[in-house]
Amino acid sequence: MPHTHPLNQEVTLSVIKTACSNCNLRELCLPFGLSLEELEKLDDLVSTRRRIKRGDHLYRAGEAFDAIYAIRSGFFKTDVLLEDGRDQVTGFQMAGELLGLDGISTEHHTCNAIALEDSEICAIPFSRLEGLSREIHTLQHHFHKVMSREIVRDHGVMMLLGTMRAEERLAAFLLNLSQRFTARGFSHAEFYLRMTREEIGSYLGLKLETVSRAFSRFQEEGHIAVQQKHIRILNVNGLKALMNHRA
Amino acid sequence: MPHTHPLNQEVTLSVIKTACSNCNLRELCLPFGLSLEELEKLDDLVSTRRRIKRGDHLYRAGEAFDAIYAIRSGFFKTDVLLEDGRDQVTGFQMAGELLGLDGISTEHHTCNAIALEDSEICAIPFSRLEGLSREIHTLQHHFHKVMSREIVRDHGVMMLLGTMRAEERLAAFLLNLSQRFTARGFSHAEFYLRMTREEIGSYLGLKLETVSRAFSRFQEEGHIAVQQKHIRILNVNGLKALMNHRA
DNA sequence: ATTTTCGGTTGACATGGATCAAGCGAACGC
DNA sequence: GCGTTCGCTTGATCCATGTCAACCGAAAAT
Repeated sequence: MPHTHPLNQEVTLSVIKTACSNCNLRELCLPFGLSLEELEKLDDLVSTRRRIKRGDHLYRAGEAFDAIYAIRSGFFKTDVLLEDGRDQVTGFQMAGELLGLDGISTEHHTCNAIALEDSEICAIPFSRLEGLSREIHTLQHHFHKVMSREIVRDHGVMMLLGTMRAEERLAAFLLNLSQRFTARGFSHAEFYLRMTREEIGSYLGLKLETVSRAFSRFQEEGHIAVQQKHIRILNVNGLKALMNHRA
Repeated sequence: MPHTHPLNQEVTLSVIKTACSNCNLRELCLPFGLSLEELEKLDDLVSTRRRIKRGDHLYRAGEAFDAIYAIRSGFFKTDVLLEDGRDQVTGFQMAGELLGLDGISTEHHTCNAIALEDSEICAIPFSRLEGLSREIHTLQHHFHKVMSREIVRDHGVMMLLGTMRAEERLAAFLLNLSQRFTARGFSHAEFYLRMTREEIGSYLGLKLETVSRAFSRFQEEGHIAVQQKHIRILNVNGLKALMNHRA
């Protein structure tokens, strides 16, 4: 039962042979630290790449879980929907990051993963990953680190939501994006936001108007230049100072 | 009340031989689903139990990580301290739950774990756990589920902090505690809070005054009876209704 | 037993961010 | 190319929660 997915259109869903061993994200992604020989075993496992168009779901809350996904290119958000209609964005994910870890617990996905731009993902059948990580110690350990890192990241968001004010949250958000873009070889000072003000607000526990106002304020004060989704960071230290503003 | 705790240890840190195989928490804890034979192997690994007195740290942020901890009895909080002095409680943990998963990522603990009452923990050397879980498929899978569950839990807290108002947060908190006490065989309707209003507030992103007022309000409306740390839930459905109050 | 400290409650007031509302430019469908 | 929609900005006002302060009882210290 390698990979049965309910979607039927071959337009949005094309399957391509891919290989971790020549993926330039391998040092950011699951293959980190593996030997060539080990990489080849991982290649067997990560055999399907899929394209997800902007706006499409990679998976939905409630669906059966059988694979985790590595983002090969593109940009995603995950969100959780409450019965009463409220929802919250729980994260934004970019190339090299893993999606779907939340599904291991109940064997069902607990959130929706939606592409914010046309993207490509590698599907990693989870039980085969467990099998391989029983064989390859390095892979096992790295996978544990990735899961743990997700927990630490979540604690950071809790911190942000629990103790920071609007401008601090947004400053932290921008600095975090900047740092992740840098790690992927992009400019640390200039990038396009893939998400709307409303999605940023949802993630940060703020309303879109508040996000917009904070952007404007940052611009007035010369910390950044904003034009719609185009962001230039003019004063990193200014933003950092904003973050640690209060005692 | 079913809950009594041993108050008079003369040593804060004593080491006792223990065994998962006759621990009554085994179905809530790491041993879940293991055969007798497998349990014995786990026993070899989980060889040290430690007492932690109320107020003492199990570990501190920054310390080297080499083990995770299962709570055998007692109650803990974890908190994160920011450079500027702000801190936030990131969780409350009770018997059968694991502490320290955040440390795997960087090999250093990223938060403080503090006992809220005299407690006993089992130390589980992490590299040996990885070793054993390469051998025992069931253990490996269960451990992955536990980590994933932690991620899901954190998403729930993010939801709470990002979208809920004060009374909704507190209602969710009480229902969550009640449910976890129930799972451990205690009353679902009556329990003692181990933490202060300030700690609850920190966890829920509220000030202690707001927590106190919400408790009073719940009492006025007949949902609960509060007297200091003693809580009785009089109307579970009332609390549930409070949680889904807004669209 | 007395004093001190700590945690909790309650009231009065302040404020950051939500809400409501209007308008505008960019992107998109036709 | 034109109209519609969507995302964004900005202003005015409101309100939930924070802040400040007083007080109280329980527990701890002396």
